[in-house]
Amino acid sequence: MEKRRQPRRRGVARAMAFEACADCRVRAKALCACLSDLELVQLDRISRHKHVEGGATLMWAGDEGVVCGNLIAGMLKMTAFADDGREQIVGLLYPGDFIGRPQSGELLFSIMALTDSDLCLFPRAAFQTMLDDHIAMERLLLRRTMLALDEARQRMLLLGRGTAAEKLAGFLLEMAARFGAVPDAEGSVTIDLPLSRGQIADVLGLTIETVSRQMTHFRIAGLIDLPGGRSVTIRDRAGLRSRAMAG
Amino acid sequence: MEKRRQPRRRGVARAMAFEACADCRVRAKALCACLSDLELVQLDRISRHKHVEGGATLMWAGDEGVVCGNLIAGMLKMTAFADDGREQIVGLLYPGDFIGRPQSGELLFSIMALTDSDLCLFPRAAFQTMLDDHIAMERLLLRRTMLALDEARQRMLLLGRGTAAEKLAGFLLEMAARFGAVPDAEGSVTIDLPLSRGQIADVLGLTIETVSRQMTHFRIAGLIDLPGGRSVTIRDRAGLRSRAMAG
DNA sequence: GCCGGCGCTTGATCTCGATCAACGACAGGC
DNA sequence: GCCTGTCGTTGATCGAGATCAAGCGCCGGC
Repeated sequence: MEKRRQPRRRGVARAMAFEACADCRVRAKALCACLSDLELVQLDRISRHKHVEGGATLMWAGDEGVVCGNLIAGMLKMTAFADDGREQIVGLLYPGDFIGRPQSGELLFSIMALTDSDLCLFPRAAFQTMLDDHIAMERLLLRRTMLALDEARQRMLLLGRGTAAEKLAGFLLEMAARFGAVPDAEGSVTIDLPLSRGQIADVLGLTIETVSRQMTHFRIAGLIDLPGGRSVTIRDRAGLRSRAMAG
Repeated sequence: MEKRRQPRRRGVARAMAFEACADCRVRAKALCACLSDLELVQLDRISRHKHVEGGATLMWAGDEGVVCGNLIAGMLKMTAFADDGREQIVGLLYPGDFIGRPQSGELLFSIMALTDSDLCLFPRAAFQTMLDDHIAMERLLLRRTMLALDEARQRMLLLGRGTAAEKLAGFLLEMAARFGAVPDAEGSVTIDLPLSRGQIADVLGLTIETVSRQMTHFRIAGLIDLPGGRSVTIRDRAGLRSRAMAG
């Protein structure tokens, strides 16, 4: 019903590419969850949809962050770089997650699409105004930021003190939880990882080779199967859990 | 000269135990910075001062977080534990920093005093109400939480990808920046670390021995002096910086 | 079909930091 | 004074994971 209000960069076809806010796929998960349908219209007015292909970089560390927004579909990574090229993925973003700093400034981390992704972006200043007018949304953003902080700190324990096996086991369980398909007859779950081995290594603070070897170890131990490509079948979730770090 | 003003927990003396909010030592740095003198009175009404000795634990991971507040003086650490006892310090808290989660729930990290510390605590629910009524304070809290998140992520790069030397050099520079006394005639700065070698190791994801050895290396390289105790004199800040990770 | 490139795996070796162990410096108790 | 415990330093050795190197499977281009 709000179709005509859809942001459009060119052509009518694009108007069909995304649902209106009211039937947005992440309506219930994103920040917007706390807005009434009426308020949504207001938000809609300043929003702009964007599609990025897997591999494309959305924002570069060092740039001025002029937009923020919600991830609607797909998966993004946030990466910190050392000046000699070493990198560490400091966060993974899933549909419904909020992106950017409404309040300020220079970006510290680059954001890149792991898979084809759809975003709903707002000019920073306009969104800040929106937050000012909708305390509930600001409150929700605060709560989420605190959750993200807790998560980051939990990951510091893993990065600082975890073994390679613990890191990978934890990662696989997280992926399984995120993409949890229904288990098959034997209780196995197959997931198609959106990350390459190198990217997994960058999440876990390991090297490609170590990730690959640990995968093999888990396979030989009967915990997982590696049917090919980036697929992983989790055959023994309890076994994996016992190898993950219990924080 | 302020000896008599030492904290006490009940009775009339308590009113005298700490300065009034208006001349609080962290008045300009803490969350309260955004409140008017009038609003401060309101906040004062729900606040409770507390003194903790160095080494004491303020909150345990797993507990219900029933208070939050500001650190007035001293230094605290936040620690994440693995169930087998491994630990990782996930954050250091300085005067003016905010402690706790106004919104919710079970604490994920333990908070322990590194030095004798003074706090200004609020019952969680009352503080939440206060936030509701003072949007500016909530906004400031949001901004700070985001800064803390950026900091945590930056530290993930160091933990995941940094060498022992990079970790320690970065740590010493951070300490120097925090406790930056005026340089002496030769441009050296001496700081008295509030952390033991073991605690430094827990911040950096290293062992005591590695921290100690790196200290010795830096000393032999002429970057620092170790006059004894927990003192460190930084003789060559540029040299240290060149060994720290440039993010 | 063949070729070239990329991502993944596997093997061999190396190295940094962990681990194990001993010892010295210092503080508190008595 | 002596004993004991804690903290920090240093040395010897070990080992997990990094690094170096080779090869395989797969896909797209032509």
